Order: sequence, then C-alpha cells, then structure tokens
Amino acid sequence: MGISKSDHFNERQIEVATFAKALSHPARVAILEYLQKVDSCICGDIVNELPLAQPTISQHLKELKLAGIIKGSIEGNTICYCINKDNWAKFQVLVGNICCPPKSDSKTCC
Amino acid sequence: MGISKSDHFNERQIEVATFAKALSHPARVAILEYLQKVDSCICGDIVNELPLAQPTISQHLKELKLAGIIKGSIEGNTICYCINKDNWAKFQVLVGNICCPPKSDSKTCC
DNA sequence: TTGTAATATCGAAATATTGCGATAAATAAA
DNA sequence: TTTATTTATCGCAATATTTCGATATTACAA
Repeated sequence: MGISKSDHFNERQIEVATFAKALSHPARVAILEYLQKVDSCICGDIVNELPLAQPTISQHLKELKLAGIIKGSIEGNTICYCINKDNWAKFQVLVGNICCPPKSDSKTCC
Repeated sequence: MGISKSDHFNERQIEVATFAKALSHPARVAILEYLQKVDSCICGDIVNELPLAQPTISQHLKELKLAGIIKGSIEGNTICYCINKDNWAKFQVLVGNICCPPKSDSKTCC
C-alpha cells in the first residue's frame, strides 16, 4: 500500500519487481510473445491478435514500455514496438541471481 | 498463426504472468533474496529483516507459496519456508523462451 | 493446566490495476 | 483541403492489491 516503501527496499529489488510487474498480466506476456514471434512491431497487429480493445492494448504497451521491456519508434503513422533485448537479458540475469546462483556450499534445507 | 482473437490466454501465458505477479513486489523479491542468502527458512527471521508488520509478511509468503515460488513445511512451531527451486528454474526457462531464443533468421527491426 | 512464541486469518481502509467508450492527436491518402 | 487510419489519452466503474491491528490457531514449555 501506502507510503514510499521505495525507501525500504533497494534498487535491485525494485528493479526486479518493476520488470516482473510488467510481466504480471497474461495480455502483456502475449504481447511479448507476439513481438518475438513476428519480430516486427505494429500495434495494430496486436489489437487484431488479442481479445482486448485498442485502448487496453495501448495501455499495456505503455506499461511494457515504461518498464523498459519494449521500445517503440514512430514509423510514419504507425509505431514500431519491439522487445528491448538488452533489458530483457538484464531481467534474466537478475532473476538468475536470486536463485539459484552458483553456490559455494549448498546445504539443502528443503 | 499466433493468438487468435477468440482464444483466451493460454496456460503458458497465465503461468508466466502468475510467477511474475508473485515477483512484482519489492518485499517479495526481498523475501526471496533473504531465503536464498540464509538458505534456511524461518518466517520470524523475515519479519525482523523487513520493514513490514508480521501479518503483511505472512500475506506475502502466502502469495509466494500460492504461486509455487516457495514452499513451507511445519517444523515444530515454526514454519520452514524456502525457494521452490524446480519452479524457479521453470520460470527462468519460460522467461528465456519468450526472448530471445535462438533464431535462425533474425532481422532486426529495432 | 496456564502461559508464551510463531504464524495465519479476518476486516477494513487506502491505493492500484484493468478494461473500455469516447475522444484527441498525428500522419497518410485522396 | 477533407477524410481515413493509427495510436494515445481521458474518465469512470469494477476489481484487485497492500497494509496492519485485532484476533485465532497451533505447538512448545513450565
């Protein structure tokens, strides 16, 4: 809820959470899969692919973009959206670092 | 063809979104990092580590457990929570499969 | 038995997210 | 110019999340 809990968590934790939040809706996962599949990037295509209205897709794209997972560039009167591969790789590294990094001594507790 | 408008989101998309949602709060990321760091699993420890009340931690643990990211087993009057490494690995694979799997012909559009 | 410690659950308030119709803005095409 | 196309934004209702005090539950200890 509430107050600026940003103060209580470190940057890495907030970054992971921000990426994850962008991924936390099936529509946004579907958008990413679609961008990866077609390897090109027109919003209109996505609107035709997903069972959601155009403003809703636009909103999801905005959130993905804000989180740095995709990027868009204007191409005439369409916008070329595509996956930000650098940030995607970064997210994968962050996730991999949480668990299970190469462990020096793994005592298994569970 | 990809996702058609009449389909709802598929299981893989929902699974990714569910995992990601569990990761989408800094407190839950912090909990996971802590579980990984100490490699043992007592809720009380976590309450002392994070700037959140005990019911709040308990709620976050519940969500992580529900998503399959951690598992807990009763040990006397404490509960041993730890990362579900199998599911964590599964999540990493799912994320890796979205982007960027080895592509035979990668025309870069962005 | 009674008391203490560890977790979970309930309830409620504050806040955030989701979805979409209506509409705006920008460019393209005619 | 006018009209169509593409995408973004506004506004609002419905729903979900987050937080924590109060309380319940469970197990151990004395």
